[in-house]
Amino acid sequence: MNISNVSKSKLLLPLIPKLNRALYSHCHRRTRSLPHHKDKPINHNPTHGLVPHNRFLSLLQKCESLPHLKQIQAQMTITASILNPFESSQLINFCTLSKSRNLDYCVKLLRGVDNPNAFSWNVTIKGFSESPNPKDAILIYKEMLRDGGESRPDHFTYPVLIKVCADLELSRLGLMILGHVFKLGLELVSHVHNASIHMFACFGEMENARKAFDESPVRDLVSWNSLINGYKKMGQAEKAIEVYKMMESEGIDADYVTMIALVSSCAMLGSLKLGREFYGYIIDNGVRMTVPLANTLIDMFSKCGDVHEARMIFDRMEKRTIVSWTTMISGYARSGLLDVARKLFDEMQTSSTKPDEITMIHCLSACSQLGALDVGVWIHRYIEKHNLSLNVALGTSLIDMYAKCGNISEARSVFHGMKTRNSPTYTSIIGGLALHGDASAAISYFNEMIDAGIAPDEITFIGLLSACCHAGMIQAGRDYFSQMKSRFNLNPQLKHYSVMVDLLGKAGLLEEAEKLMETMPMEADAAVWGALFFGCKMHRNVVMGEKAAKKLLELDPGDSGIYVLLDKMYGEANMWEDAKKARRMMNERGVEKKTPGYSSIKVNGVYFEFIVRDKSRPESEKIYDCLNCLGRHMGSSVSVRSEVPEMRLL
DNA sequence: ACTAGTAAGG
Repeated sequence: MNISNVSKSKLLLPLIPKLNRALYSHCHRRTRSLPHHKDKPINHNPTHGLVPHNRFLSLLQKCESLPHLKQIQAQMTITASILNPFESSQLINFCTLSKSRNLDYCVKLLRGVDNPNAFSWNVTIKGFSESPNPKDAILIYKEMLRDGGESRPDHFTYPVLIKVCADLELSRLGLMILGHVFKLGLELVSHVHNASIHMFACFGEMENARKAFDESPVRDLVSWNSLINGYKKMGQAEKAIEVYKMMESEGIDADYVTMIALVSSCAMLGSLKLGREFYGYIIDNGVRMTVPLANTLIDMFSKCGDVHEARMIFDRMEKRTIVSWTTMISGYARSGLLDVARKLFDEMQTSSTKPDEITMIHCLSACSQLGALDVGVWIHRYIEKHNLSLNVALGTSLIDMYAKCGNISEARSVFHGMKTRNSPTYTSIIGGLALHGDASAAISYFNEMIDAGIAPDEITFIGLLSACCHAGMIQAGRDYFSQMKSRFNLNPQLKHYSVMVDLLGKAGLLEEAEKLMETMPMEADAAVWGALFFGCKMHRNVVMGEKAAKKLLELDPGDSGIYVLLDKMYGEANMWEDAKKARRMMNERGVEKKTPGYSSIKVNGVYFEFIVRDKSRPESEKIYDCLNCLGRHMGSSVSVRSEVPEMRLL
């Protein structure tokens, strides 16, 4: 609701202090004529008045509608009990209760009664904080500061306000409110502290969250949970688990909120072992199995590769929400069990839960990862048939699915059919075009995006730069890379460096690639060194290649790809002894050759590289699919090879 | 009366 509208209608208030008083004196005159009230003034004593005051509280508890509420209000007005800030606060409190919440009327009451107490303000603020526009809570708070009279904000006010700032990521306002906390000397209140930990975590400022935690006078379960969840939210799963160990050593028992954070951290780490440990803890200690906790467990088990365990938890659930269904379905889909996912989806139709947009987004995402175009198309039809709203997020998922499953023209047509497009929408079409080697189209969509005033982000540039990389557009790549910081104020991340090193390395500009790596503000990862190594191998720079390979082996000695590539590099440079040595090293270390995540085929002398998304299917089958696909497009004879490609056209 | 919490996308 809009607060300013309410103040405009203030004249129409059913309740203004003057009116209250007029009604009061009117009733007072009449009641005074009643003999048994003669000598006793009508006041806030519950035993006096037409209706005993404490009856209002029980009436309020039974109240079910606004008209009913107004009747009680009228009674309170007649008996003058409404003039008592405590009595009126009960009325206001009722208006904010979730079941019968009417915030418009709540504000009318708040502004209409005499001297609303801090409780009245607090419950109104709380009510707005849970409304569709939580920011209105801040407006009420400002009004409280201005018109609150003797009612000052207290330790119940601030946790709610801080949470609003946290959830809306209003960092400046949040700091301002913390300033107020200090001014009023409420900084030692544990709820305020806990809310601050949560707030800093939401801003991504974990150092400050940690500071708030360390400085907290009391560390209760909520403090620990806020910190652990903060690290988890920032993707620092190890750190979350580390903090839990500390919590454990201080003798504090985890509850289901703690477990949600920890189990979800395991999902992020892909650690089935750790996930099972926490599941065991939950069972052994009788941690309350709430629906969100069960959902988190289903997600963890299916992401860590144990869909059967996930399904067992799903089956045991007494109550399932849309999240449970969606998590289970996408769990199957992600595991490549598309038929089971589809079956569960059909079963879901018979339950009371209906798939929503987010369900479809999940299913599409699974299709993108698996390259399952047919299922993706089926989902597209389903969306159209059931009139699900094709919002930006869903449209973007469709674009992504079509692009990653190889139908870029359909991706483009979905893009053009969308009413509103945001940054991810442009990012996915640009990334899709990059994947299909259409650099000029990718660049023209990028220009369109800038013209439309939509800000690109780091991921947009990954698409843009990789488009340049695939097309060998060296200068354009350099320009966009430097524009990231200078024009768009985006800091290049590891991934951007690895694309640039890939671009420069493939062009044989190995010194430039090495120089770029020296300017990196972070430690180069395996992708960056791998890109350099690949360039070195391609351009027969054995010295630099050895250096890169050494680094790569330090990072992951079990990566068979490095030995294979070393073997090839030496072989192509006619250094047969060294090639043999590389192979021997691999055998000695017991490194097993893994199925590569890519396949390549040679068409009329040109190598095409495929990123293989479905790792559960045999290599031969995937290559066969690729061949069919290419054959349809090109009608040419193809030859297959399963090794590192020389060129990257697709 | 206030504070912590589940599914996704580039």
